[in-house]
Amino acid sequence: MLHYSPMENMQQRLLDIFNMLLESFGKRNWWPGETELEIIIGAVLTQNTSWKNVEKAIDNLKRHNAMDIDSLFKMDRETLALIIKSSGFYNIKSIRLKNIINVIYNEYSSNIIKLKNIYIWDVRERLLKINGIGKETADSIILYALDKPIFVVDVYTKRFLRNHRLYSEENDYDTIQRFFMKNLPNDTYLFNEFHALIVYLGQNFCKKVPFCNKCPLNKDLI
DNA sequence: CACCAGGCAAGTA
DNA sequence: TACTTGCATGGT
Repeated sequence: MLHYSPMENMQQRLLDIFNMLLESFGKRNWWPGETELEIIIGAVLTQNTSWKNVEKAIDNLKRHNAMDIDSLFKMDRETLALIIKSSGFYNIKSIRLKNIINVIYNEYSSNIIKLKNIYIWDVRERLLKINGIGKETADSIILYALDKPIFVVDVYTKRFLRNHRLYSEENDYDTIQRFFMKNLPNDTYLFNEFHALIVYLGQNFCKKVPFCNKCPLNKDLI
């Protein structure tokens, strides 16, 4: 039976862990991507896929001069699918990219800045109505492309909470997101860096076993 | 060879 | 609501 940290200490505890991770690993400079559109496309292509494969697909889009809304809007879905082939699930992902591109083209005049001007929870609601955009993808877009303060929850986040006895990973997505956002300052930079550090921790430590002796947070573990 | 990766939606009970 | 399955390439 796991036991979790007392909630009255949670705010300081999370900040301490964040500072420890930042000091150990340094800034992660997320999201890798030159433009808002590139971040949005990367968020869709990386669904259950390693980032390495996504990078190849993004490079391929650039080689085809297709890294812009109008080109992607006009392109056949089948053509788009072949260009992003290396990212896997390329048929369904070509549909998903088309879906969000169509919304940006038709509702926001191909102008992603207009999305930035919408209230954070309203733009989240709109993104979640798009077939192929779930909570993690929507929140990644909002945080990393639209530069708005929202906490992204993924499988690494849940393992992190479990490994450090902070909160039950059995809670649903929105509940875990609220846990972070209630216990941290509402700061875009903090949410950006924290999520990236949690992913870095998960990808480089504690892969198979929950606790390895190389983990910089070991002194924080029970 | 098996297994996994920065998820999501649709189908089933 | 809770659980299962399809989607698919590329690295280890």
